[in-house]
Amino acid sequence: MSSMPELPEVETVKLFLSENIKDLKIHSIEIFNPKSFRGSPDEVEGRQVESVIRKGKLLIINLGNLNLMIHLKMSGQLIWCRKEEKFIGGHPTEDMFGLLPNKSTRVIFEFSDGSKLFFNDQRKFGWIRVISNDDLKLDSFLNKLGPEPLEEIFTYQLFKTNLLKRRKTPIKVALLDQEIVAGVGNIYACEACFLAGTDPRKKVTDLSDKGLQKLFQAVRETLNTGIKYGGSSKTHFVNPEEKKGLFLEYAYVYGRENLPCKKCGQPIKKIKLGGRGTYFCASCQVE
DNA sequence: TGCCCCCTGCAG
DNA sequence: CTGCAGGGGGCA
Repeated sequence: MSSMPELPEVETVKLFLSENIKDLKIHSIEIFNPKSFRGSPDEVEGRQVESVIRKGKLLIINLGNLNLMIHLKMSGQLIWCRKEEKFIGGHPTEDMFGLLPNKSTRVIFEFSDGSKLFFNDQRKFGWIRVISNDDLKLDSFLNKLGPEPLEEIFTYQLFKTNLLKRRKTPIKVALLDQEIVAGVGNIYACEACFLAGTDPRKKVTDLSDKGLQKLFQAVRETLNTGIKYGGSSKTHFVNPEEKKGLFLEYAYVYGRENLPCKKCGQPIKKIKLGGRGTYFCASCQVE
């Protein structure tokens, strides 16, 4: 099982796939859950993978004039496998250790070299969509995405300007807004606030310029650290080789309710902000 | 800007 | 049993 959420996890998958499935030809597609795949499989069968890119939490596999747009939402995973012995036939209703497909397999891509890409998604929130290059340019979800936080376009000025569109929103909730910055989700928003010493409950307009600058750096730092450790595996994220990400072992606050703060020793608190679990240290995060 | 919803499974 | 989980769309 695995799940697939924020920028570092999607980046981890992107890095692996661009290394391993580039130039492979899609031989066939098997769909177990129709809602997980929008578009006609016929259109993409026979096409070759030209490139794999990431935009925020979106993964885009380019097949020439067409693309596979993939959002893994809360529980999606992409597993690539060329070992025949891992495959079993049919669609099992029970997980069999180490074998694919499993109970949560929704779509299987088979490449002409015999390797397979499994789209597993326990909660069925994720989707794969076939989209042409022209439609990709017009896609509203893509066009609404804010700046990529690890690229040059993401400047402090832009960060601040975008944040100020949500003046009265708690800062941690604002960080989750994909129109402000692309790719930050619940784990890394909590971590960024900790690194910057920011109280996640504070409204955007109540932060000082200095505090916002620290947060700007903290967002990039925590995302880079996430990528460095191959993402977070809270319950089940794995990369396409089914290896877990190690980031949460190094996390300061996320998932650490009541455990001592790694900086000051005070117990980490858990509250709810914007409907999402939020972890923070009340004595370190006061700015 | 704040709920409810899409689902499944697991911990308490 | 209830509540909760890396996301985000649609609806007041």
